[in-house]
Amino acid sequence: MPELPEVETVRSQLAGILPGLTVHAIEIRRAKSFQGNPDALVLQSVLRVRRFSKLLLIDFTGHHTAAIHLKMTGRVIAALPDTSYVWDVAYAIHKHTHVIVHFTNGTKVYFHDQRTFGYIQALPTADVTLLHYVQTLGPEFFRNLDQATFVRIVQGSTRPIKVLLLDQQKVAGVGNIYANEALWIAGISPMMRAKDLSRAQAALLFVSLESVMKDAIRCQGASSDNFRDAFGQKGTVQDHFRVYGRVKYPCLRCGTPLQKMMFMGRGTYYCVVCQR
DNA sequence: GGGATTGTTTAAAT
DNA sequence: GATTTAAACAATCC
Repeated sequence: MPELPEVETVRSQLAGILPGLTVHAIEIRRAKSFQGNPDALVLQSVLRVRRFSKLLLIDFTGHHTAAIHLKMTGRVIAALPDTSYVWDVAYAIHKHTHVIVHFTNGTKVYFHDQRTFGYIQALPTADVTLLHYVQTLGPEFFRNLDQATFVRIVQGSTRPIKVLLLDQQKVAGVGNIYANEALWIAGISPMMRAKDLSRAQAALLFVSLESVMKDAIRCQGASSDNFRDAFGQKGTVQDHFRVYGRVKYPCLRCGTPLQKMMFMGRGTYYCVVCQR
């Protein structure tokens, strides 16, 4: 679920509450969900919360960092001290809560992951850029990817445009939801060969991707299924989906019933009329 | 029971 | 080398 906008939502929320807090203990309930040495973070304080594409990074004193990838169903939920949210207790005892970070002031951060593809990794801050995921990341939306570069990348690939968008090594940050949405906005078929897009189409697609992801950040992410923000709340992007999950509903532009197909192993929603 | 699910990596096939 | 496909990670939902 979590694509760039969802991870950014969590990042900005954590950035508002974690800096300055000191780790008291790290409770690991499922060993495979935590990689590296948790002791490297204990008694260390949060310096800042960063993000590389979909990878969340919490930097600590002591030159160590917690790198968190949510993959399909990961959640990072923060429970502030002296509050008794219903979901606080629920997460504390939930069977899919795999790691709990206890801070000295009573704040707790739950790492919850139903499908367990996600992970937290403790590593030296200097080694973050050496991570395979970071090393192979292509230029990233809102960070170091401009329109001209995007157009050049698109025109250099013979693969279907939707496949290219989902390849994090080519362009970083887009996932299946926002690929579907932006292609509809730009009126481009997901199956079209990337290099067959005109310069104008590629430019329009870039603008559409940035627009749809910027809106998504404003709406705190898409919670069509599993995603929750750092305070356990749903985002609202799913209320404004143009195509994702809307199979058989009328296209908002032309009224034609939207179609769904499996394309390169991913659910693909589109309008056969608007997206030639 | 079968098939699908927002991500990524790896291996094998083409 | 580029690309495609499948499988793997595993749980849940419809």
